[in-house]
Amino acid sequence: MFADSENVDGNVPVATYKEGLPYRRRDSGKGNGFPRDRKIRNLNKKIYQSLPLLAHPNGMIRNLNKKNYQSFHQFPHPNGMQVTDGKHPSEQLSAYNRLLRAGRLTECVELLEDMERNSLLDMNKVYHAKFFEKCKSQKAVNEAFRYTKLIPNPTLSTFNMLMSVCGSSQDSEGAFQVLRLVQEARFKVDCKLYTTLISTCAKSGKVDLMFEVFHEMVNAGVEPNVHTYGALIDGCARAGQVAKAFGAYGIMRSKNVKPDRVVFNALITACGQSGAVDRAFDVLAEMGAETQPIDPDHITIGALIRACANAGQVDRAQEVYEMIHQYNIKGTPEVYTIAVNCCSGDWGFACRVYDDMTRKGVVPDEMFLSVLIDAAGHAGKLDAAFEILENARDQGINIGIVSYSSLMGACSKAKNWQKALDLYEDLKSMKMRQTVSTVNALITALCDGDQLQKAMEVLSDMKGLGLSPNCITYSILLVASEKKDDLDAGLMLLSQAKRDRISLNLVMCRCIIGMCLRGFVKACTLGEPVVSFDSGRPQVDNKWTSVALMVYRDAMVAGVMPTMEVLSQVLGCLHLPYDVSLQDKLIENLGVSADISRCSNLYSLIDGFGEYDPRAFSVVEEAASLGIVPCVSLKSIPVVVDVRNLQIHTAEVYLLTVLKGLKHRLAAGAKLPNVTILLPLEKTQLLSPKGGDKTINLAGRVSQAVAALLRRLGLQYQGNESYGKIRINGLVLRRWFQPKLHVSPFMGKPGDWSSSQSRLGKGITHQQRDIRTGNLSSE
DNA sequence: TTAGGGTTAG
Repeated sequence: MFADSENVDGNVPVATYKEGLPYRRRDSGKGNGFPRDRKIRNLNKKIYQSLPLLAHPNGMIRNLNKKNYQSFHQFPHPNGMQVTDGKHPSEQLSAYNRLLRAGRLTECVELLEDMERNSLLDMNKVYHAKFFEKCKSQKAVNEAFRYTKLIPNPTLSTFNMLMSVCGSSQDSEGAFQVLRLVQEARFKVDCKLYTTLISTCAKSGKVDLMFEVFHEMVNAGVEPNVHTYGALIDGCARAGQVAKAFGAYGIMRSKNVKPDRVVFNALITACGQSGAVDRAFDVLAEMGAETQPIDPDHITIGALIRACANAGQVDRAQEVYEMIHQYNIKGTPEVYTIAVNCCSGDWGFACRVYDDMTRKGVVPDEMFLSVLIDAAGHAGKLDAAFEILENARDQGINIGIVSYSSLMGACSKAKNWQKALDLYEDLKSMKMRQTVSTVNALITALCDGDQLQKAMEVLSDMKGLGLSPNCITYSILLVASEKKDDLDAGLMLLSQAKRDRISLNLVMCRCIIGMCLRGFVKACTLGEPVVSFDSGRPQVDNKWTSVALMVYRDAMVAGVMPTMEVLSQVLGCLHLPYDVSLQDKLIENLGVSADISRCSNLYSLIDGFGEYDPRAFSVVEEAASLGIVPCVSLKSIPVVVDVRNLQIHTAEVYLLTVLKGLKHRLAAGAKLPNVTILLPLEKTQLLSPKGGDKTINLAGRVSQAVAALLRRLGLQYQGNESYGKIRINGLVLRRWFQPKLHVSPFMGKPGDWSSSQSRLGKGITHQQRDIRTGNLSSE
């Protein structure tokens, strides 16, 4: 029963107030890490805004500088033990206040609890609101509950503040826990408490629960006010439920509660979120049409800009931004951040926004700088990006990893790996705690700059920086290794990723399988042995095929849906090489002696028809069951095999799978239908000598491959592949499946089928085990 | 000693 051990204030795990469920800080989430992510930025903002003095649990100082280091040592030990030892309560309370100012909430609570154990605590001497305020800014629900427990006679306002902490932390469970505590203490739940509860549900995305609370409130005879409706509409807005938002607004109007700017702003946000830009402007008009007109504020402007930008109306967003001047709004960094971010393709506009802000004396915060640097990066203005940061630093603005991460992203976008590497070294020497996304941006820059070796060095550096590479790190590196066709590097990355418990994604899977296919094709071309007969049956057996199949399997297990491209590549790795001696060996392996010169179509007897490893069928059948390739009905007349949207290997195996199915139907005594194969066509324009263009159809690569396959198999077809459709006659097919064998006298009489049939029969039994009924053939 | 609103890429 411990709270998140990596709390923002970097403290030791603590027991929770609530029994059973541990409270977790909501802002320490995991992100995808490329090039930055919201959660990390939020976390960083919290860290830099509220906690200038950070100590890591292991005693390392996170935000390293001398001043911080000194102040760290002014504080008592995190375990709080030596604080109480023989010290006067007033001294302990001033220690408490110092800790509170530093935002070290867990230690604050521990100190108070320690005093309580020693019967030295008088909670009347502690200012409650300040503690709850800090809890709100740090989303420290757990500490807030523990603190409340120390108050001997909590009032309704105490619970209101506690509830408010839950609200800011989006902890609806905690909020309902507070409600229970209030009821247990026999207080009457007031409007403020209900409103905060509604707001908590709103922030946690629980719209239905929110309305339940609202109705309960009304039923309990508590009158909702403008704050309550504000929270309600906000909840609808966050959930993108415009209709409900206006519904709540309607109730509010019908109860004669006068809407204020907060309510209108929430309505505009709701419209913007669901793409209803015009309606957002209607709300703006409504604000001005009130008996006492309400001017827009910076939040209105921000919401309107976002509404426009969400709908792709960048020009309109820029017009809205100008309203800042019209209404003489000074604004806060947030609204300027929205403006730059929503129009980040327009570097000139971003610069104007930055100027306006500077002129109005609004100090940019880290988030704004980060977005501005992004915009510079998008515009390819790498020097400008560095300048922005230098200027900010000169102005004494606290710059953290969020902005530096954007700068790294800008280096990466500008494909300037040297600058990226310099920045990385600078960050290391500044002892700036880097994030995975920063390093991912560096690795991207290095890979783009064809510096795979350096990128791999950075990867091995990461662990030393206390960073765990994520799936994006490995994806970037694998893409680079594929670009260089460096399978060894790829396999090394793959095994390292496995060790790091990074599950395969499509990018990683595609890169490895792509390299495997290239390696396999090359080996086939060079005549290297890639097939073994060890199991008695021909099997494509080599390292490339094994790795490709393994990665394909692993990806499926990890829940990755393979694409047609990946499927085709895997099948490519199961393709038997065109090699006369191999073909002879395949026939020989059948164990029938036949006059090959008279009978060229023995391929129908071989598993995989001498073209593919039989495992290819299972792969395609599985792909059909997953909907990656369409299913074929073997019962329709004619059987239609549509390979128009398939790649070469897939098209080939797909067709062979149908043939295999029909072979089994024939063995079961069915009459074979005709088979129609639909082939893709490529149109090309011919200049006719008489003038005017003429469009003709050409057989594409897939069509040619399919036709060539049928010719190799000795299976006759009608029609021409350049018409997009060919046909195999059912009778022809039957004869092909039942070749007349000239069997050697040692094996039986000529024309005697028994031995080869029994062999064939065994083969079929074996194959039938692999077949999933209802997959490819929807019988 | 108490309540409602915003900011980040691909």
